[in-house]
Amino acid sequence: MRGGGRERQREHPFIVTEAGEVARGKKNGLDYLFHLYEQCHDFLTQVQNIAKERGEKCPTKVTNQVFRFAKKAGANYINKPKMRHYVHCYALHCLDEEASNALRRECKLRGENIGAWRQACYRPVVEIAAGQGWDIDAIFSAHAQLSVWYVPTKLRQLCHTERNNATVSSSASGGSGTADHLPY
Amino acid sequence: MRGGGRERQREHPFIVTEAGEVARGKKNGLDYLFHLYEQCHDFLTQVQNIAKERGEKCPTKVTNQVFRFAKKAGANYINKPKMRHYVHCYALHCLDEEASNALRRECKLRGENIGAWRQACYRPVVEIAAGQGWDIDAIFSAHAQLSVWYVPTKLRQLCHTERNNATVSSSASGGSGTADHLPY
DNA sequence: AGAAGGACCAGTGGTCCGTA
DNA sequence: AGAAGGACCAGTGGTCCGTA
Repeated sequence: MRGGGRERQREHPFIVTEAGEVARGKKNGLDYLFHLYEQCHDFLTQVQNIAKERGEKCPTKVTNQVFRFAKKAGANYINKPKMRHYVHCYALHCLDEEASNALRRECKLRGENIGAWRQACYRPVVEIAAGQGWDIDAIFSAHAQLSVWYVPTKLRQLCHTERNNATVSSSASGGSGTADHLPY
Repeated sequence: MRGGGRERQREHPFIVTEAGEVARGKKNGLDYLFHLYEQCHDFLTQVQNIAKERGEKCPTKVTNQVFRFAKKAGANYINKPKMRHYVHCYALHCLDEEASNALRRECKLRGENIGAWRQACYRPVVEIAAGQGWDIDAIFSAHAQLSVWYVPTKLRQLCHTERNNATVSSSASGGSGTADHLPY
C-alpha cells in the first residue's frame, strides 16, 4: 500500500538560503529552520502554563516533554535530533543576525551544502564567546530565545579548547602565536 | 565476621533537638542534619569548579553526580534519600530560623519523634509561600542556600492545594471560610 | 553522498520498601 | 514502631546509525 504516495514521508532537506529567500522545489530554507526554533519555544510556553496551572514542576528548557507535546499537537515535523543538530546555527542567528545573514549569503554563493554551512556556523559563535570571557552558558542564558536551548556539547568543547589555546599563546614564553587562529 | 562490630552500620537516627543542643547517646541532632545540607552545598561547589575547569556542563543543584562525588570523598553518611526526605525542614530553617527554632523547641517539649517534627515543618513553609504569591519555586530560587535543592514534590502539591482552597474561599459566593485553615 | 529522525543507551530524579 | 538508605524505575539528555 505504498502506491498512494500521499503522505510526505520525511521533511524536505534544508538548503542554504539567504534571509528572506524562499526555497524552491522539494527543499526547506533556513528561515523555516529558525522558525521551528520559535515554534518549539511556543510549545514550551504552553507546557509551562499547563504545569503552573497544575502546580507541577515547570520546565525551563525545551525538554523531551516539550517535544512530546509538540508531536501530540500535530507538529510531526519537529523532532529532537533535528532541533539539537542546528542549535549553534540558531545561536548565531540570535546573537548576530547580520553576521548570520552574511554567512548564509557567502555559503550560498559558494554552492555549499547544508552540512558545510552548519560547520561554518561554529567559528563565529566561538568568536562571540571569546569576546565575552568564553562563558557560552552565560551567553545562552542571557538571551531570551536562546536560553530555552541546551548548549550543544560540541560548541561547549570548542569554546573550552579555544580558551585554553588563547591562554597558552598569550602566557607561554615566546608563544608561537599560531594558536590565535581557530583550528577548524 | 560481624563480631568485630567496629564499623558503624548506619547513621544514628535523628532526634528533635533545640538549636545549639547536642544530641546524647546514639542519636544525631537537628543542627547536625542542617549541617549536612551545607556540606552537600560545599560538594556541589567543588563539582562546579571541576566542571568549569574542564569546560563541561555545570550542575546548578545537588544532583546524583554530587552525591556520588560526596561518597567518593569519604562522606558515606550523606545519601540522596535522606537529604531529600528533610528538604522542607531545611527550607524552614533557611527561610525563618526563628520560627524553625521555636518549632523545634515546641516539638521537643511535646516529646514528639522525628517523623512528627518533620510533618510539622510543612505548614509554616506553606504559610510563607502563601505570603509570597504561592510561588514555592521562586522562594527556593531566591535563597542562596535553598536554591541548590529541588523543591520536594509533596511541598509543591501542598502549596498548590492550599492556593486553590484560598481562591475558593475568597471568591466563592458566601464562602464558608473554613478553607482558611490548612487541612493537615 | 548527503541528510532526516526512529530508537537506543547511560546516567537522572524520585522514592519505595526490604533492612536493622 | 520508627527510621536510615540500597536499589529500583520511569522517563531524560544525548546522539548514533539504519533509512530513504
